Amino acid sequence: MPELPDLEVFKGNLEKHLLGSPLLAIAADSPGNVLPPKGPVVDQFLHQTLVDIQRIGKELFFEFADQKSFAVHLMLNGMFHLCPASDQAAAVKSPIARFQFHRQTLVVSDPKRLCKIRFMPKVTPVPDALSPEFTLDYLKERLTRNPLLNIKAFLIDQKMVKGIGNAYADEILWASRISPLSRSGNLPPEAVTELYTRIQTVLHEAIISIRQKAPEIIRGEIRDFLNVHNPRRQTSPTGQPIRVQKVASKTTYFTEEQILY
Amino acid sequence: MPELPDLEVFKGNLEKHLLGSPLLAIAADSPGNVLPPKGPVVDQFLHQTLVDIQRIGKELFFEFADQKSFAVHLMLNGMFHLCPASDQAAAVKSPIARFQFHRQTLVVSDPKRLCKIRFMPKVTPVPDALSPEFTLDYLKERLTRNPLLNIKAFLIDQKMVKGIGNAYADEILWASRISPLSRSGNLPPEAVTELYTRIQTVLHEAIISIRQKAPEIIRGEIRDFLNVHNPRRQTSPTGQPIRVQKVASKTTYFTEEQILY
DNA sequence: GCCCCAAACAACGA
DNA sequence: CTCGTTGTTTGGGG
Repeated sequence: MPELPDLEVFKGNLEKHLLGSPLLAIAADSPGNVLPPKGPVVDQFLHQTLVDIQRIGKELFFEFADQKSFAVHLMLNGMFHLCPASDQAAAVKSPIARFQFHRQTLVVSDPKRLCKIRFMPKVTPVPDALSPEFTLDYLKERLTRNPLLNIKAFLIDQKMVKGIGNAYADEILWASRISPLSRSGNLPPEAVTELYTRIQTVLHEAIISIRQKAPEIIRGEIRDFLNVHNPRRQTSPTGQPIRVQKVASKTTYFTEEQILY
Repeated sequence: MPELPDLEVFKGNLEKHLLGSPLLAIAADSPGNVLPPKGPVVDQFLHQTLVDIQRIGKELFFEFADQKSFAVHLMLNGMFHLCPASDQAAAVKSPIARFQFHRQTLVVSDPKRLCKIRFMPKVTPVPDALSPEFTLDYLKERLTRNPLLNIKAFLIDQKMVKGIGNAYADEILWASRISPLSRSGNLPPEAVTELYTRIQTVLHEAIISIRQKAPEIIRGEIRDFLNVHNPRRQTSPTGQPIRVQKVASKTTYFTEEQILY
Protein backbone atom coordinates (compact mmCIF):
# COMPACT_ATOMS: atom_id res chain seq x y z
CA MET A 1 0.00 0.00 0.00
CA PRO A 2 2.68 2.56 0.80
CA GLU A 3 4.52 3.68 -2.30
CA LEU A 4 7.84 5.39 -2.89
CA PRO A 5 7.06 8.73 -1.19
CA ASP A 6 5.66 7.07 1.94
CA LEU A 7 8.66 4.79 2.13
CA GLU A 8 11.04 7.71 1.75
CA VAL A 9 9.45 9.34 4.80
CA PHE A 10 9.47 6.07 6.73
CA LYS A 11 13.17 5.79 5.96
CA GLY A 12 13.96 9.20 7.47
CA ASN A 13 11.93 8.53 10.58
CA LEU A 14 13.38 5.08 11.15
CA GLU A 15 16.86 6.56 10.76
CA LYS A 16 16.10 9.15 13.45
CA HIS A 17 15.34 6.38 15.93
CA LEU A 18 17.76 3.63 14.95
CA LEU A 19 20.92 4.95 13.28
CA GLY A 20 24.00 4.18 15.31
CA SER A 21 22.23 1.59 17.47
CA PRO A 22 23.60 -1.93 17.82
CA LEU A 23 21.36 -4.80 16.76
CA LEU A 24 21.09 -7.10 19.77
CA ALA A 25 18.69 -9.81 18.63
CA ILE A 26 16.67 -10.98 15.64
CA ALA A 27 13.52 -13.09 15.88
CA ALA A 28 11.91 -14.51 12.76
CA ASP A 29 8.29 -14.99 13.73
CA SER A 30 7.33 -16.02 10.22
CA PRO A 31 10.41 -17.74 8.83
CA GLY A 32 8.73 -18.33 5.49
CA ASN A 33 8.90 -14.60 4.76
CA VAL A 34 12.60 -14.39 5.58
CA LEU A 35 15.07 -15.24 2.83
CA PRO A 36 17.34 -17.04 3.05
CA PRO A 37 15.86 -19.07 5.97
CA LYS A 38 17.55 -17.45 8.96
CA GLY A 39 20.52 -19.18 10.52
CA PRO A 40 24.29 -18.63 10.48
CA VAL A 41 23.95 -15.70 8.06
CA VAL A 42 21.69 -13.89 10.46
CA ASP A 43 24.11 -14.33 13.36
CA GLN A 44 26.65 -12.13 11.59
CA PHE A 45 24.37 -9.17 12.19
CA LEU A 46 24.29 -9.42 15.94
CA HIS A 47 26.02 -6.59 17.84
CA GLN A 48 26.58 -4.74 14.59
CA THR A 49 25.69 -1.07 14.39
CA LEU A 50 23.12 0.21 11.93
CA VAL A 51 24.98 2.71 9.78
CA ASP A 52 22.44 3.60 7.12
CA ILE A 53 18.98 2.98 5.76
CA GLN A 54 18.57 3.18 2.00
CA ARG A 55 15.39 3.16 0.03
CA ILE A 56 15.60 1.54 -3.40
CA GLY A 57 12.30 1.30 -5.15
CA LYS A 58 9.77 0.01 -2.65
CA GLU A 59 12.35 -1.66 -0.43
CA LEU A 60 14.22 -0.34 2.60
CA PHE A 61 17.78 -1.58 3.01
CA PHE A 62 19.13 -1.65 6.56
CA GLU A 63 22.91 -1.37 6.24
CA PHE A 64 25.56 -2.47 8.70
CA ALA A 65 29.35 -2.51 8.56
CA ASP A 66 31.17 -4.74 6.04
CA GLN A 67 28.46 -4.58 3.37
CA LYS A 68 26.06 -6.50 5.58
CA SER A 69 22.46 -5.56 5.06
CA PHE A 70 18.93 -6.80 5.01
CA ALA A 71 16.07 -5.50 2.92
CA VAL A 72 12.38 -5.21 3.79
CA HIS A 73 9.65 -5.11 1.16
CA LEU A 74 6.26 -4.37 2.72
CA MET A 75 4.26 -5.53 -0.34
CA LEU A 76 0.57 -4.72 0.10
CA ASN A 77 0.00 -4.71 3.81
CA GLY A 78 3.32 -4.85 5.65
CA MET A 79 3.96 -2.46 8.53
CA PHE A 80 6.84 -1.16 10.60
CA HIS A 81 6.50 -0.70 14.37
CA LEU A 82 8.98 0.84 16.80
CA CYS A 83 8.57 -0.42 20.34
CA PRO A 84 10.65 1.01 23.22
CA ALA A 85 9.61 -1.85 25.52
CA SER A 86 9.99 -5.51 24.65
CA ASP A 87 6.52 -6.43 25.89
CA GLN A 88 5.10 -3.95 23.39
CA ALA A 89 7.15 -5.59 20.66
CA ALA A 90 5.77 -8.97 21.66
CA ALA A 91 2.22 -7.64 21.48
CA VAL A 92 2.31 -6.60 17.81
CA LYS A 93 -0.22 -8.58 15.78
CA SER A 94 0.90 -10.71 12.83
CA PRO A 95 4.61 -10.32 13.38
CA ILE A 96 6.98 -11.33 10.62
CA ALA A 97 10.27 -10.47 12.31
CA ARG A 98 11.53 -8.43 15.27
CA PHE A 99 14.85 -6.60 15.27
CA GLN A 100 15.89 -5.64 18.79
CA PHE A 101 18.17 -2.60 18.84
CA HIS A 102 19.64 -0.98 21.89
CA ARG A 103 16.64 1.14 22.94
CA GLN A 104 14.02 0.19 20.38
CA THR A 105 12.67 -2.93 18.77
CA LEU A 106 11.77 -2.68 15.10
CA VAL A 107 8.90 -5.03 14.32
CA VAL A 108 7.80 -5.91 10.80
CA SER A 109 4.24 -7.21 10.70
CA ASP A 110 1.84 -8.23 7.96
CA PRO A 111 -1.63 -9.70 8.46
CA LYS A 112 -1.54 -11.20 4.96
CA ARG A 113 2.06 -12.37 5.27
CA LEU A 114 3.10 -11.18 1.86
CA CYS A 115 6.00 -9.00 2.86
CA LYS A 116 9.55 -10.17 2.35
CA ILE A 117 12.77 -9.77 4.26
CA ARG A 118 15.96 -10.60 2.40
CA PHE A 119 19.31 -10.99 4.11
CA MET A 120 22.38 -10.05 2.09
CA PRO A 121 20.08 -9.04 -0.77
CA LYS A 122 21.23 -8.80 -4.34
CA VAL A 123 20.45 -5.45 -5.88
CA THR A 124 19.45 -5.48 -9.53
CA PRO A 125 20.90 -2.70 -11.72
CA VAL A 126 17.51 -1.08 -12.43
CA PRO A 127 17.62 2.56 -11.25
CA ASP A 128 15.30 4.00 -8.64
CA ALA A 129 13.02 6.75 -9.92
CA LEU A 130 14.71 9.34 -7.68
CA SER A 131 18.29 8.15 -8.10
CA PRO A 132 20.86 9.99 -10.24
CA GLU A 133 21.13 6.89 -12.43
CA PHE A 134 17.58 7.46 -13.63
CA THR A 135 18.40 9.91 -16.41
CA LEU A 136 16.36 11.23 -19.31
CA ASP A 137 18.56 9.25 -21.68
CA TYR A 138 17.93 6.09 -19.72
CA LEU A 139 14.19 6.68 -19.88
CA LYS A 140 14.36 7.29 -23.63
CA GLU A 141 16.40 4.17 -24.18
CA ARG A 142 13.95 1.99 -22.21
CA LEU A 143 10.97 3.46 -24.04
CA THR A 144 12.43 2.83 -27.48
CA ARG A 145 13.54 -0.65 -26.48
CA ASN A 146 10.04 -1.50 -25.20
CA PRO A 147 7.81 0.43 -27.59
CA LEU A 148 4.68 -1.73 -27.38
CA LEU A 149 3.75 -1.36 -23.72
CA ASN A 150 1.02 0.84 -22.35
CA ILE A 151 2.87 3.75 -20.81
CA LYS A 152 1.07 2.89 -17.57
CA ALA A 153 2.38 -0.69 -17.67
CA PHE A 154 5.81 0.69 -18.43
CA LEU A 155 5.88 3.03 -15.44
CA ILE A 156 4.85 0.42 -12.90
CA ASP A 157 7.22 -2.22 -14.29
CA GLN A 158 9.99 -2.48 -11.70
CA LYS A 159 12.38 -3.77 -14.36
CA MET A 160 12.12 -0.40 -16.14
CA VAL A 161 12.33 1.92 -13.17
CA LYS A 162 11.99 1.10 -9.49
CA GLY A 163 9.54 2.68 -7.10
CA ILE A 164 6.52 3.77 -9.13
CA GLY A 165 3.31 1.94 -8.19
CA ASN A 166 -0.25 2.11 -9.38
CA ALA A 167 -1.28 5.32 -7.61
CA TYR A 168 1.74 7.49 -8.48
CA ALA A 169 1.80 6.25 -12.06
CA ASP A 170 -1.64 7.83 -12.44
CA GLU A 171 -0.48 11.05 -10.76
CA ILE A 172 2.62 11.30 -12.93
CA LEU A 173 0.69 10.66 -16.14
CA TRP A 174 -1.93 13.22 -15.25
CA ALA A 175 0.72 15.80 -14.38
CA SER A 176 2.38 15.01 -17.73
CA ARG A 177 -0.95 15.16 -19.60
CA ILE A 178 -0.21 11.76 -21.11
CA SER A 179 -2.97 9.19 -21.41
CA PRO A 180 -2.19 5.96 -19.55
CA LEU A 181 -3.29 4.09 -22.69
CA SER A 182 -0.52 5.62 -24.82
CA ARG A 183 1.95 3.26 -26.42
CA SER A 184 5.35 3.72 -24.81
CA GLY A 185 7.02 3.94 -28.22
CA ASN A 186 4.66 6.65 -29.48
CA LEU A 187 5.60 9.44 -27.08
CA PRO A 188 7.19 12.38 -28.91
CA PRO A 189 10.44 13.74 -27.42
CA GLU A 190 8.67 16.64 -25.69
CA ALA A 191 6.29 14.24 -23.98
CA VAL A 192 9.16 12.03 -22.82
CA THR A 193 10.94 15.05 -21.37
CA GLU A 194 7.75 16.18 -19.66
CA LEU A 195 7.21 12.69 -18.29
CA TYR A 196 10.75 12.56 -16.98
CA THR A 197 10.38 15.90 -15.24
CA ARG A 198 7.02 15.01 -13.74
CA ILE A 199 8.30 11.75 -12.33
CA GLN A 200 10.72 13.80 -10.25
CA THR A 201 8.37 16.60 -9.25
CA VAL A 202 5.33 14.48 -8.44
CA LEU A 203 7.35 12.13 -6.24
CA HIS A 204 9.35 14.90 -4.51
CA GLU A 205 6.25 16.95 -3.85
CA ALA A 206 4.48 13.91 -2.46
CA ILE A 207 7.35 13.34 -0.04
CA ILE A 208 7.00 16.93 1.14
CA SER A 209 3.23 16.60 1.51
CA ILE A 210 3.50 13.41 3.50
CA ARG A 211 6.22 14.83 5.77
CA GLN A 212 4.03 17.83 6.43
CA LYS A 213 0.86 15.87 7.13
CA ALA A 214 2.45 13.05 9.14
CA PRO A 215 5.95 14.01 10.29
CA GLU A 216 6.49 10.89 12.39
CA ILE A 217 4.89 8.31 10.08
CA ILE A 218 6.52 4.87 9.77
CA ARG A 219 3.56 2.87 8.47
CA GLY A 220 0.33 3.26 6.55
CA GLU A 221 0.03 5.76 3.75
CA ILE A 222 -1.09 9.32 3.09
CA ARG A 223 -2.98 9.74 -0.13
CA ASP A 224 -5.70 12.28 0.39
CA PHE A 225 -3.71 14.91 -1.52
CA LEU A 226 -3.54 12.92 -4.75
CA ASN A 227 -4.98 14.80 -7.72
CA VAL A 228 -6.59 12.00 -9.74
CA HIS A 229 -5.88 8.60 -8.20
CA ASN A 230 -8.26 9.45 -5.45
CA PRO A 231 -11.70 7.88 -5.00
CA ARG A 232 -12.80 10.93 -3.01
CA ARG A 233 -12.45 13.22 -6.01
CA GLN A 234 -14.81 13.53 -8.96
CA THR A 235 -12.73 16.01 -10.92
CA SER A 236 -9.08 16.85 -11.43
CA PRO A 237 -7.74 20.20 -10.12
CA THR A 238 -8.55 21.67 -13.53
CA GLY A 239 -12.18 20.63 -13.19
CA GLN A 240 -12.12 17.74 -15.65
CA PRO A 241 -14.16 14.68 -14.67
CA ILE A 242 -12.00 11.77 -13.57
CA ARG A 243 -12.50 8.48 -15.39
CA VAL A 244 -11.82 5.12 -13.75
CA GLN A 245 -10.88 2.18 -15.92
CA LYS A 246 -8.69 -0.90 -15.90
CA VAL A 247 -5.45 -0.33 -17.78
CA ALA A 248 -2.78 -3.01 -17.85
CA SER A 249 -4.97 -4.93 -15.37
CA LYS A 250 -4.82 -2.07 -12.84
CA THR A 251 -7.48 0.34 -11.67
CA THR A 252 -6.52 3.59 -13.35
CA TYR A 253 -7.71 7.15 -12.80
CA PHE A 254 -7.29 9.67 -15.60
CA THR A 255 -9.01 12.48 -17.47
CA GLU A 256 -9.64 13.53 -21.04
CA GLU A 257 -6.96 16.20 -20.67
CA GLN A 258 -4.37 13.49 -21.12
CA ILE A 259 -3.21 13.05 -24.71
CA LEU A 260 -3.29 9.61 -26.26
CA TYR A 261 -0.09 8.97 -28.21
CA MET B 1 -4.03 -27.67 -45.78
CA PRO B 2 -4.65 -31.41 -45.74
CA GLU B 3 -5.73 -32.54 -42.31
CA LEU B 4 -5.78 -35.88 -40.54
CA PRO B 5 -8.32 -37.66 -42.79
CA ASP B 6 -6.57 -36.59 -45.99
CA LEU B 7 -3.23 -37.67 -44.61
CA GLU B 8 -4.65 -41.03 -43.58
CA VAL B 9 -5.73 -41.65 -47.17
CA PHE B 10 -2.38 -40.40 -48.54
CA LYS B 11 -0.69 -42.88 -46.22
CA GLY B 12 -2.59 -45.85 -47.61
CA ASN B 13 -1.96 -44.83 -51.20
CA LEU B 14 1.73 -44.19 -50.68
CA GLU B 15 2.02 -47.59 -49.00
CA LYS B 16 0.44 -49.23 -52.03
CA HIS B 17 3.18 -47.84 -54.27
CA LEU B 18 6.22 -47.87 -52.03
CA LEU B 19 6.08 -50.56 -49.34
CA GLY B 20 8.83 -53.10 -49.75
CA SER B 21 10.84 -50.94 -52.13
CA PRO B 22 14.47 -50.11 -51.45
CA LEU B 23 15.44 -46.48 -51.15
CA LEU B 24 18.21 -45.85 -53.68
CA ALA B 25 18.92 -42.14 -53.37
CA ILE B 26 17.94 -39.03 -51.45
CA ALA B 27 18.28 -35.50 -52.77
CA ALA B 28 17.66 -32.53 -50.51
CA ASP B 29 16.69 -29.75 -52.88
CA SER B 30 15.91 -27.38 -50.03
CA PRO B 31 18.30 -28.39 -47.25
CA GLY B 32 16.90 -25.77 -44.90
CA ASN B 33 13.67 -27.76 -44.63
CA VAL B 34 15.49 -30.99 -43.82
CA LEU B 35 16.45 -31.64 -40.19
CA PRO B 36 19.06 -32.44 -39.20
CA PRO B 37 21.02 -31.04 -42.15
CA LYS B 38 21.52 -34.15 -44.30
CA GLY B 39 24.84 -35.93 -44.21
CA PRO B 40 26.12 -39.16 -42.63
CA VAL B 41 22.75 -39.79 -40.98
CA VAL B 42 20.99 -39.76 -44.30
CA ASP B 43 23.43 -42.23 -45.83
CA GLN B 44 22.23 -44.91 -43.41
CA PHE B 45 18.90 -44.98 -45.24
CA LEU B 46 20.32 -45.87 -48.63
CA HIS B 47 19.45 -49.36 -49.91
CA GLN B 48 17.12 -49.88 -46.97
CA THR B 49 13.62 -51.20 -47.61
CA LEU B 50 10.56 -49.18 -46.65
CA VAL B 51 8.66 -51.39 -44.21
CA ASP B 52 5.84 -49.13 -43.01
CA ILE B 53 4.28 -45.71 -43.20
CA GLN B 54 2.67 -44.37 -40.03
CA ARG B 55 0.54 -41.32 -39.63
CA ILE B 56 0.85 -39.54 -36.28
CA GLY B 57 -1.08 -36.32 -36.14
CA LYS B 58 -0.38 -34.43 -39.33
CA GLU B 59 2.95 -36.13 -40.00
CA LEU B 60 3.74 -39.23 -42.05
CA PHE B 61 6.56 -41.41 -40.74
CA PHE B 62 8.42 -43.46 -43.33
CA GLU B 63 9.85 -46.44 -41.47
CA PHE B 64 12.81 -48.61 -42.40
CA ALA B 65 14.58 -51.49 -40.65
CA ASP B 66 16.44 -50.88 -37.36
CA GLN B 67 14.14 -48.08 -36.16
CA LYS B 68 15.31 -45.81 -38.92
CA SER B 69 12.68 -43.40 -40.11
CA PHE B 70 12.04 -39.96 -41.45
CA ALA B 71 8.94 -37.86 -40.98
CA VAL B 72 7.28 -35.44 -43.36
CA HIS B 73 5.03 -32.59 -42.21
CA LEU B 74 3.35 -30.85 -45.14
CA MET B 75 2.38 -27.75 -43.15
CA LEU B 76 0.12 -25.46 -45.23
CA ASN B 77 1.07 -26.17 -48.80
CA GLY B 78 3.36 -29.20 -48.97
CA MET B 79 2.63 -31.91 -51.55
CA PHE B 80 3.61 -35.48 -52.32
CA HIS B 81 4.32 -36.59 -55.88
CA LEU B 82 5.03 -40.10 -57.16
CA CYS B 83 7.05 -40.15 -60.36
CA PRO B 84 7.81 -43.41 -62.18
CA ALA B 85 10.44 -41.69 -64.35
CA SER B 86 13.33 -39.67 -62.99
CA ASP B 87 12.88 -36.84 -65.49
CA GLN B 88 9.34 -36.39 -64.17
CA ALA B 89 10.74 -36.21 -60.65
CA ALA B 90 13.22 -33.56 -61.74
CA ALA B 91 10.41 -31.49 -63.26
CA VAL B 92 8.36 -31.05 -60.07
CA LYS B 93 8.11 -27.40 -59.12
CA SER B 94 9.40 -26.17 -55.75
CA PRO B 95 11.01 -29.42 -54.69
CA ILE B 96 12.03 -29.87 -51.08
CA ALA B 97 13.42 -33.39 -51.29
CA ARG B 98 13.35 -36.40 -53.62
CA PHE B 99 13.37 -39.99 -52.40
CA GLN B 100 14.23 -42.36 -55.22
CA PHE B 101 12.82 -45.85 -54.62
CA HIS B 102 13.19 -48.81 -56.92
CA ARG B 103 10.40 -48.02 -59.38
CA GLN B 104 9.11 -44.69 -58.11
CA THR B 105 10.51 -41.42 -56.90
CA LEU B 106 8.66 -39.76 -54.03
CA VAL B 107 8.98 -35.97 -54.28
CA VAL B 108 8.02 -33.58 -51.51
CA SER B 109 7.39 -30.09 -52.81
CA ASP B 110 6.20 -26.85 -51.28
CA PRO B 111 5.96 -23.48 -53.05
CA LYS B 112 6.08 -21.66 -49.69
CA ARG B 113 8.84 -23.89 -48.32
CA LEU B 114 7.21 -24.32 -44.97
CA CYS B 115 7.08 -28.09 -44.85
CA LYS B 116 9.54 -30.04 -42.73
CA ILE B 117 11.33 -33.34 -43.10
CA ARG B 118 12.88 -34.77 -39.96
CA PHE B 119 15.34 -37.65 -40.00
CA MET B 120 15.34 -39.94 -36.99
CA PRO B 121 12.51 -37.87 -35.50
CA LYS B 122 11.66 -37.84 -31.83
CA VAL B 123 8.01 -38.63 -31.20
CA THR B 124 6.37 -36.73 -28.36
CA PRO B 125 4.04 -38.69 -26.07
CA VAL B 126 0.89 -36.77 -27.07
CA PRO B 127 -1.65 -39.25 -28.48
CA ASP B 128 -3.05 -39.08 -31.99
CA ALA B 129 -6.81 -38.47 -32.14
CA LEU B 130 -7.42 -41.90 -33.69
CA SER B 131 -4.90 -43.86 -31.61
CA PRO B 132 -5.92 -46.21 -28.78
CA GLU B 133 -3.97 -44.00 -26.36
CA PHE B 134 -6.48 -41.21 -26.90
CA THR B 135 -9.04 -42.35 -24.32
CA LEU B 136 -12.02 -40.62 -22.78
CA ASP B 137 -10.16 -40.48 -19.49
CA TYR B 138 -7.20 -38.83 -21.17
CA LEU B 139 -9.47 -36.22 -22.72
CA LYS B 140 -11.13 -35.52 -19.37
CA GLU B 141 -7.79 -35.18 -17.67
CA ARG B 142 -6.49 -32.70 -20.25
CA LEU B 143 -9.68 -30.66 -20.07
CA THR B 144 -9.61 -30.35 -16.31
CA ARG B 145 -5.89 -29.58 -16.35
CA ASN B 146 -6.40 -26.78 -18.90
CA PRO B 147 -9.80 -25.39 -17.95
CA LEU B 148 -9.43 -21.84 -19.27
CA LEU B 149 -8.97 -22.49 -22.98
CA ASN B 150 -11.59 -22.08 -25.66
CA ILE B 151 -12.62 -25.58 -26.53
CA LYS B 152 -11.70 -24.73 -30.12
CA ALA B 153 -8.19 -23.71 -29.07
CA PHE B 154 -7.99 -26.90 -27.04
CA LEU B 155 -8.89 -29.19 -29.95
CA ILE B 156 -6.39 -27.72 -32.38
CA ASP B 157 -3.60 -27.63 -29.81
CA GLN B 158 -1.23 -30.42 -30.87
CA LYS B 159 0.06 -30.70 -27.31
CA MET B 160 -3.40 -31.85 -26.21
CA VAL B 161 -4.22 -34.24 -29.01
CA LYS B 162 -2.50 -34.65 -32.36
CA GLY B 163 -4.16 -34.37 -35.74
CA ILE B 164 -7.12 -32.03 -35.39
CA GLY B 165 -6.83 -28.82 -37.40
CA ASN B 166 -9.01 -25.83 -37.93
CA ALA B 167 -11.56 -27.39 -40.30
CA TYR B 168 -12.21 -30.65 -38.45
CA ALA B 169 -12.33 -28.88 -35.10
CA ASP B 170 -15.36 -27.00 -36.44
CA GLU B 171 -16.92 -30.22 -37.79
CA ILE B 172 -16.39 -32.06 -34.51
CA LEU B 173 -17.81 -29.23 -32.42
CA TRP B 174 -20.85 -28.90 -34.63
CA ALA B 175 -21.45 -32.67 -34.51
CA SER B 176 -21.13 -32.45 -30.70
CA ARG B 177 -23.40 -29.38 -30.54
CA ILE B 178 -20.75 -27.58 -28.47
CA SER B 179 -20.01 -23.91 -29.16
CA PRO B 180 -16.39 -23.30 -30.13
CA LEU B 181 -16.40 -20.43 -27.61
CA SER B 182 -17.04 -22.74 -24.66
CA ARG B 183 -14.46 -22.82 -21.92
CA SER B 184 -12.74 -26.19 -21.88
CA GLY B 185 -13.25 -26.54 -18.13
CA ASN B 186 -16.98 -25.83 -18.33
CA LEU B 187 -18.07 -28.87 -20.35
CA PRO B 188 -20.34 -31.16 -18.33
CA PRO B 189 -19.47 -34.89 -18.39
CA GLU B 190 -22.12 -35.71 -21.01
CA ALA B 191 -20.70 -33.07 -23.34
CA VAL B 192 -17.18 -34.41 -22.86
CA THR B 193 -18.35 -37.92 -23.71
CA GLU B 194 -20.21 -36.64 -26.76
CA LEU B 195 -17.15 -34.70 -27.84
CA TYR B 196 -14.96 -37.76 -27.45
CA THR B 197 -17.31 -39.89 -29.52
CA ARG B 198 -17.66 -37.27 -32.25
CA ILE B 199 -13.90 -36.86 -32.59
CA GLN B 200 -13.76 -40.51 -33.62
CA THR B 201 -16.84 -40.60 -35.84
CA VAL B 202 -16.24 -37.32 -37.67
CA LEU B 203 -12.65 -38.24 -38.50
CA HIS B 204 -13.43 -41.84 -39.47
CA GLU B 205 -16.34 -40.84 -41.66
CA ALA B 206 -14.21 -38.20 -43.33
CA ILE B 207 -11.60 -40.81 -44.18
CA ILE B 208 -14.32 -42.93 -45.80
CA SER B 209 -15.68 -39.96 -47.74
CA ILE B 210 -12.27 -38.96 -49.04
CA ARG B 211 -11.42 -42.54 -50.05
CA GLN B 212 -14.67 -42.75 -51.94
CA LYS B 213 -14.33 -39.42 -53.71
CA ALA B 214 -10.60 -39.66 -54.49
CA PRO B 215 -9.36 -43.23 -54.11
CA GLU B 216 -5.85 -42.51 -55.39
CA ILE B 217 -5.26 -39.14 -53.74
CA ILE B 218 -1.78 -38.37 -52.38
CA ARG B 219 -1.94 -34.57 -52.29
CA GLY B 220 -4.41 -31.75 -52.02
CA GLU B 221 -7.54 -32.07 -49.92
CA ILE B 222 -11.20 -33.02 -50.24
CA ARG B 223 -13.51 -30.84 -48.22
CA ASP B 224 -16.70 -30.35 -50.16
CA PHE B 225 -18.57 -32.76 -47.86
CA LEU B 226 -17.91 -30.76 -44.69
CA ASN B 227 -21.11 -29.79 -42.87
CA VAL B 228 -20.22 -26.36 -41.47
CA HIS B 229 -16.57 -25.50 -42.16
CA ASN B 230 -17.47 -24.99 -45.76
CA PRO B 231 -17.64 -21.59 -47.51
CA ARG B 232 -20.02 -23.07 -50.09
CA ARG B 233 -22.73 -23.70 -47.51
CA GLN B 234 -25.03 -21.13 -45.93
CA THR B 235 -26.74 -23.50 -43.53
CA SER B 236 -25.89 -26.62 -41.57
CA PRO B 237 -27.60 -29.94 -42.49
CA THR B 238 -30.31 -29.06 -39.96
CA GLY B 239 -31.02 -25.78 -41.75
CA GLN B 240 -29.42 -23.46 -39.22
CA PRO B 241 -27.53 -20.50 -40.66
CA ILE B 242 -23.78 -20.87 -40.40
CA ARG B 243 -21.89 -18.09 -38.64
CA VAL B 244 -18.28 -17.25 -39.45
CA GLN B 245 -16.13 -15.66 -36.80
CA LYS B 246 -12.56 -15.60 -35.55
CA VAL B 247 -12.15 -17.82 -32.51
CA ALA B 248 -8.72 -18.36 -31.00
CA SER B 249 -7.35 -16.38 -33.97
CA LYS B 250 -8.81 -18.90 -36.46
CA THR B 251 -11.67 -18.55 -38.90
CA THR B 252 -14.44 -20.58 -37.33
CA TYR B 253 -17.75 -21.84 -38.71
CA PHE B 254 -20.54 -22.70 -36.30
CA THR B 255 -24.26 -22.36 -35.67
CA GLU B 256 -26.57 -21.34 -32.86
CA GLU B 257 -27.39 -25.01 -32.31
CA GLN B 258 -24.11 -25.36 -30.49
CA ILE B 259 -24.36 -24.88 -26.73
CA LEU B 260 -22.07 -22.40 -25.02
CA TYR B 261 -20.70 -23.88 -21.81
C1' DG C 1 -4.85 -23.56 -43.54
C1' DC C 2 0.67 -25.02 -39.99
C1' DC C 3 3.93 -24.51 -36.38
C1' DC C 4 7.14 -21.85 -33.59
C1' DC C 5 8.49 -17.97 -31.07
C1' DA C 6 8.08 -13.78 -28.46
C1' DA C 7 5.47 -10.31 -26.38
C1' DA C 8 1.44 -8.92 -23.96
C1' DC C 9 -1.94 -10.00 -20.91
C1' DA C 10 -4.73 -12.50 -17.41
C1' DA C 11 -5.18 -15.54 -13.22
C1' DC C 12 -3.47 -17.34 -9.01
C1' DG C 13 -0.98 -17.84 -4.91
C1' DA C 14 2.01 -16.24 -1.47
C1' DC D 1 -2.38 -2.53 -3.72
C1' DT D 2 2.86 -6.24 -4.69
C1' DC D 3 5.53 -9.58 -6.90
C1' DG D 4 6.45 -13.93 -9.13
C1' DT D 5 4.98 -17.76 -11.69
C1' DT D 6 2.17 -19.89 -14.79
C1' DG D 7 -0.94 -20.14 -18.42
C1' DT D 8 -3.52 -17.93 -22.32
C1' DT D 9 -3.88 -14.86 -26.25
C1' DT D 10 -2.14 -12.45 -30.10
C1' DG D 11 0.79 -11.22 -33.92
C1' DG D 12 4.66 -12.06 -37.08
C1' DG D 13 7.86 -14.94 -39.75
C1' DG D 14 9.24 -19.00 -42.03
